[in-house]
Formats: sequence, C-alpha cells, structure tokens
Amino acid sequence: MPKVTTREKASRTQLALRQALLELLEEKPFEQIKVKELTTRAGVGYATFFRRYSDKDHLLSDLATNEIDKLLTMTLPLLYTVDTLASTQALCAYVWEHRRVWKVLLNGGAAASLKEAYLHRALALAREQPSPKAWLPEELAVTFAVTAIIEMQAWWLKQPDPLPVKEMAVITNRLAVLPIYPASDEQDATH
Amino acid sequence: MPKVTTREKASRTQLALRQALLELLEEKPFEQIKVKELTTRAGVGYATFFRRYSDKDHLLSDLATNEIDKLLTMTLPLLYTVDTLASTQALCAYVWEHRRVWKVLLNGGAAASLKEAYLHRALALAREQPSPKAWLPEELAVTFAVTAIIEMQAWWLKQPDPLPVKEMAVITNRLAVLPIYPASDEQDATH
Amino acid sequence: MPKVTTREKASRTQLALRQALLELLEEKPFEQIKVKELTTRAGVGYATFFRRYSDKDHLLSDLATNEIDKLLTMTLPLLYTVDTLASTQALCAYVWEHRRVWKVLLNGGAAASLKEAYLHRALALAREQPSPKAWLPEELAVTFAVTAIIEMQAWWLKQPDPLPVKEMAVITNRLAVLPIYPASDEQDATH
Amino acid sequence: MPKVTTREKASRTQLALRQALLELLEEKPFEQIKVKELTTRAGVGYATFFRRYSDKDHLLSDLATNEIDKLLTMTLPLLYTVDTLASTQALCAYVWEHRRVWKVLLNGGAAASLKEAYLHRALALAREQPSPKAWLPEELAVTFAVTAIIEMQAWWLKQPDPLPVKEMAVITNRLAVLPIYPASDEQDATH
DNA sequence: CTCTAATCGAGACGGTACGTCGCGTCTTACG
DNA sequence: CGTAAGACGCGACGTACCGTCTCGATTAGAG
Repeated sequence: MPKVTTREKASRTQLALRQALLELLEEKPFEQIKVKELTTRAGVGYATFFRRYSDKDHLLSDLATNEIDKLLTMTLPLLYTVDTLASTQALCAYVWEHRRVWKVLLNGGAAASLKEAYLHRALALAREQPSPKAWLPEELAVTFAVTAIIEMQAWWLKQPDPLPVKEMAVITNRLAVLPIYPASDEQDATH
Repeated sequence: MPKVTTREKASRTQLALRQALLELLEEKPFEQIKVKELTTRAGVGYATFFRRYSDKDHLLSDLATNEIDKLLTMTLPLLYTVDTLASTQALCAYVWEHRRVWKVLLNGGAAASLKEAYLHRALALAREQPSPKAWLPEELAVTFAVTAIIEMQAWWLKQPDPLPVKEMAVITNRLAVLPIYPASDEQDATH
Repeated sequence: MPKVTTREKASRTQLALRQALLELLEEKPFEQIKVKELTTRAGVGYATFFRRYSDKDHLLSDLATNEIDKLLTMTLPLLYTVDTLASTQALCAYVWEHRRVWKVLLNGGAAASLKEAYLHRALALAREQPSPKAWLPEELAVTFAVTAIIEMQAWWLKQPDPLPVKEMAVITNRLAVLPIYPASDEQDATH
Repeated sequence: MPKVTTREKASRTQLALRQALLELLEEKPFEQIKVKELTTRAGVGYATFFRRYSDKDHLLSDLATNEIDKLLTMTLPLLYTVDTLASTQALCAYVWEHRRVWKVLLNGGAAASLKEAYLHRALALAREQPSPKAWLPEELAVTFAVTAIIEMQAWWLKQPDPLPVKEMAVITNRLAVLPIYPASDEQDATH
C-alpha cells in the first residue's frame, strides 16, 4: 500500500473540483454556481474547498490558466509568422482535439471572464515581443485578431454540426489573420 | 407651470438611477455595485429601486438596450451595403459623439454582459434579414464582424489619445467589414 | 340640502374605519392588521387614514376609550357600595346589552392591550377616590377585582351558550367582589 | 476536558439569546425589540438568530414555556387540594425565589402574551383533569383563579417593597382560591 | 353659475426591519 | 494529520409596511 495516499487524495480533490466546475458550467453561469454545489458534486467537504482555493475564481483560474496559455502560444505566432495558414490550421486542430473542455470554457457560464483573461494575457505577451505592423497600432491589431479568433472558435464549437477543421482554419485565417497584414499592393494604407 | 410633477418624479428616479449606474461603472465591476450604493448615489430610497427594477440586471438592460439598438441599426447595414466605408464612418462618428456613455458600456464593469447582449441582438436581427455571403456561414460572418467591431470600438475609446474618427473608420472597415465579402480574386474586396 | 356634507363625510370616514377595525379584530390580532386592510375594508383612501389618526393605536384608543370609561364607571362603584350584587347585575346587564362590541374588545385581537388599558384606567380612578379596605393594600384589591371581572366577562361573552345575566352577576359578585371585603366575623384577617 | 464544545457553543448561543431577551424586556415592550438588538446584545451573528428560532415569538416561547409549566404544576393543584393555604404558600415561595425572571415575564414587555399563554396552558391541563365544583362552570373557575393569581403575583413583584411571602400567600388564598369552593353556608370555605 | 378652496382616492416615495442566502472561517470528530 | 460535516459572523439581498407626500377629480360655498 503506497504512502502517497495523502497526496493522491489531495490531487483527487483538485481533479474532482475541476471536473465539477466544468460540469456545472454547462448548466449555468459561473456566478450562479455556489460553492456548496461544487463540493457536493465533487463529493468533497465544504471546508475542503477553501483549503485548495481561496475563492471560486481561483478554481476557475486554476482550470483556465493552463489551457489559455497553451492555446495562446499557438495563437500569437500567427501574427509574426510567414505561413499563417499552417499556423491557423495547427491552432484549429488543437482546439478541435480538446473541444470537450474548450466548448465549456468558451460557451459555458465562464465565457465572458475567460475571453477577457485570454485577451489580457495576449496583450501582455504581445507587449513583450512587439512586431510593428506599421499601418495600424500594434495593440489594436492584437485585440482584433485575438478576439476575432476566440469568438469564431466559440461559435465553431457551439455548432451542432461543426465545420471541418481545415475549412474552419481557412476561414479564420482569411477573416482574422490576413487582414492585419499590409495589403500586398500597399503603399499608403490610410488612403 | 408643469402639471406632471408625479410623472416627472418617476422619470427623475429612473434617470437618477441610470446616471448613478453609469458613474459607478466607471469605478468598479458591475457585480460589485450594491443596490444601496446606487440608490444613495441617485438620492433615492432603497426600496424605490425595486419598484422600478426587479433586479440590478434589469437596470443595466434598461440602460443598455436603447443604446445597443441605436448602435446596432448602424452596425448591421454594414453587412448589406455597397459603400461600406461610408457606413463605417457613420458608425464611428456616432460612437465618438456618444463616447461618454459608450466608453463606460464597453470598458466599464458591465462590458462582458453588454458585449454578449450586443451580439445576441445582432444575431437576432440578422436572422430576420439574411444576406447569404455564400463563401461562409451567415451566422459566423455576423459573429465575426460584430464582435470585431465592438472590441475595436472598446479599444478605441479606452485610449488616452484616440485615433481620429476617420482613421478608425478606415481600419475598422478594412479589418472587420471587408474580409467577409467575397475574396479579391472573386471580386475586389479592397475596393 | 344640509350644509354639513363635509362634516358628514368626515364622520362617515371615522365610522367606517372603526367598523373596519372591529371586523378585522374578529379575524386576527391587532398587530397583524395593516393600515391598507383597514382603509380598503372601510372604502377609504390610504392617506385618509392618517388624516384622522396619527397611528393604528390611535384608532384603537378612539374605539375603546369611550367604551372602557363607560364600563369603568359601572365597575368601580362595586368596591364602595353596600349592595354589591345590585351593582354587579347592572354591570353584567350593560355588558350583555353591548355584547357585540365587547365580545370583540375582550376576545378579539386587541384583548391584551385593552385589558391593560382597562386596569390602568381603573387604578388611576381608584387612586383619586381611595377606600381603604384595611386588611389588604388598596391597589392589590383593585387589581384583583378589576382583572377578575374583566376576565370573567371575557369568558362569558366567548361562550357559545352564555349563562343568563343574573346568574353571571351572582357568580361575579361572589368570586370577584365579595372576597375583598372584610370577612363578616373578622377581627384578624391574617389568621 | 470537555468534548462537547460544538454543542456547548450552540447552547451558549441559545442561552445568550434568552438572556438578551430578558434584559431587553426590562427596557421596552416585546414588539419594539429588534432582532438586531437581541443578537448584538447576545454577541451573536444576526443570521444565527434565525438558525435557532424562526421568529422572535419562538424565542419568547422557548423562554417562557418551561417557566410557565413549572409554575403551573404548582398553581393547578390549588384547585384540587385540601390544604389550599399550604399550596398557595409553596407557590408564592417559588415565585419569590425566581422573582428575577418572573418579574420580567409578568411585568416586562411580554406580559400580555405570557399571561395569555399561561391561561391557555392552564385550561388545557384542567380539561385533562376535571374537578367539578358544581356551583359554577369548571372553565370559569379556572379562568378566574388562574388570572387572578397571575395578576396578583405580577402586582406583588412590581412593588418596590413587596409584602412578605407568607402574607401574600394568605391574601392570594383568600381572594383567588377559596372563593371557588362551595359557599360557607354549604360547607365552611374558610376552613 | 362660476370660480376658488378644501377634501378625497389613489398610489409613489424615503425609510426601517425583516427573514433569506451565500461566502469564507472555524471547530469538532473520525479514520 | 487531513477530511467531512456543519455552525457561525458577516453582509447584501429583495420584501413588507409605515407614515409622508403630491396628484387630479369631486365638490363647497362665496362671488
């Protein structure tokens, strides 16, 4: 009998809470989810929740932060790469692969705060690694591209009969990525 | 000498509450605003709040719905019009003119729910008046264009030194409107 | 056509409110009766109530004070008279005659405050016109006799098949009045 | 080392609330006591009050019921016993011993409802164990004796310089107990 | 017969206390 | 030791009723 039962239990608690949150987010907005519900659903004591997380929001962060960062490292390069379509396809493929969780994150009861966190994080990363697009403010470009991509992914996963990954990638690339690059025949964009 | 003092008072209450909400939204997120604060700031009795609105959210709707619909009737035609740039300029000019209130609505504490309401309303209107863009699902097009426009307007108003209306219109048009039209090799999108 | 229509109306309001209170006191305790109910039942405007009475309690006083004083002037002489039985009979006869209102006052929702007011008033009157009974403190004698009489009257009127006036008078006299007089063969009452 | 700290705390809360009520009843009528005052005085959270009692009235019952029943079991035997004076003395001695709490209960802000509860309870007990006094209805006899005793005890405890227990017992016996027995010319009631 | 003043019904309002709800802390008992 | 269970302090909520107020319609009795 292993000695890590304690650690195991701790992890189990954490997992159970995350899972419970994901399930409840499919049913109702985040703010309406009560701690009692979370712990009951997770089969965990009420007070135990606060030993892991100081807050309901902390649990959400814990759930979302990792996923967001993973996805972000696939989103941002789009703005600096040459072969944008390939990157967009990689992004869409990744989301599709993890659609179970991303569907909830983007369309469940925490969508709003998650999108905000996403954009916030993206802007922070972009500031570290600027890539002036000349014809429009860097921050505006990032805001546009990131939010457009998120919203489109949200729409995509919400569909009862989603488009194929490849087609989604083409559309995303054309709508949200290419427009921020200077026009191929461009000299004066303000004209 | 006006005869409508009672009605006037009723309206005054409503106006005062709206105004108080706008002011408080500049200071903190919507959920953290307490009814007591609203009524105190509005110089109105606590119970009176619930005589007008069943909810804090109702007040927000009341505040936002009108503004949203006014703006939406300027946003949607973008998708069906010939001279998109002119329409975009009209849109930006309108927002600029009402930037006091829109700055709060788009960047204040109610931004998330407001953006959601906005998109929701836009999709409803679009469904009533479809305009198939053939190469991509109508709903996706609307989602993309509307959210992109909203986010860009939010960014714009948030700037300490905002771009001129005209320049903002050009960028918005190029990023969020033109891309949903058939591609340049099908028909010239930059025109 | 009389000139007192205004006064008449005022009286009508007052009567209607008293009547409404009496009716409602048959149904529920005084504290649970809302001003709105009173005015509705009386067919009178809400604000009109406060034009007549500053308070719900004022209405109750207005209703009770007269009746109490009328009854009291028949109760107190019992303590000073020779032929107590005759007085007790007069008292019982009076109560029986006005049993409609006294039933409500003594058993309805205002019974408690009414009994208290009654005793209070009786003690005040007794203090003005002392009649030392030697063998026990005057105030105690009054308290005993008055509350005993009130409670017995209350019981009497509450009965579905009340005792005859005469019998009630005999019992009341024997239980509540005679005992406070010195015993006929009395020298030392503490023995 | 006690193991019942949780239970202890629960009891402590209950005790503190009862004590707070008793104190406040010395200052003002029951209806004017606000729950907030009770909890503050008891050093207890506002909501905690409603975890114990659904109502302010429930607290009062909880406080009074025990005491009432203890006293009642000493009051009723008076009606069935041979040596009434001894019983009356026992009753008065008990009340005197607990005069701190009974002074508040009988003369404080809850006197009215307490007296009513007392009589109510007494009638219920009497119905279980009838003792026909022939010459007058049982219920009337109980109503008379019980209310007379209560009111006299209330008066007694209210005095700045109360009569001795023994004297009070003699008076109570003569005024409220003996009169319900058959008259002296049927059988000697003073014996 | 009209016009001004008083009165009424209706009901909105500021205010106060209520009883409920959920959070996050804490204490106990168990494995 | 860490956990399930759940009581507690706290504080916002939305409700209910009070007593005040203003309104517009209905008369009153003076001009």
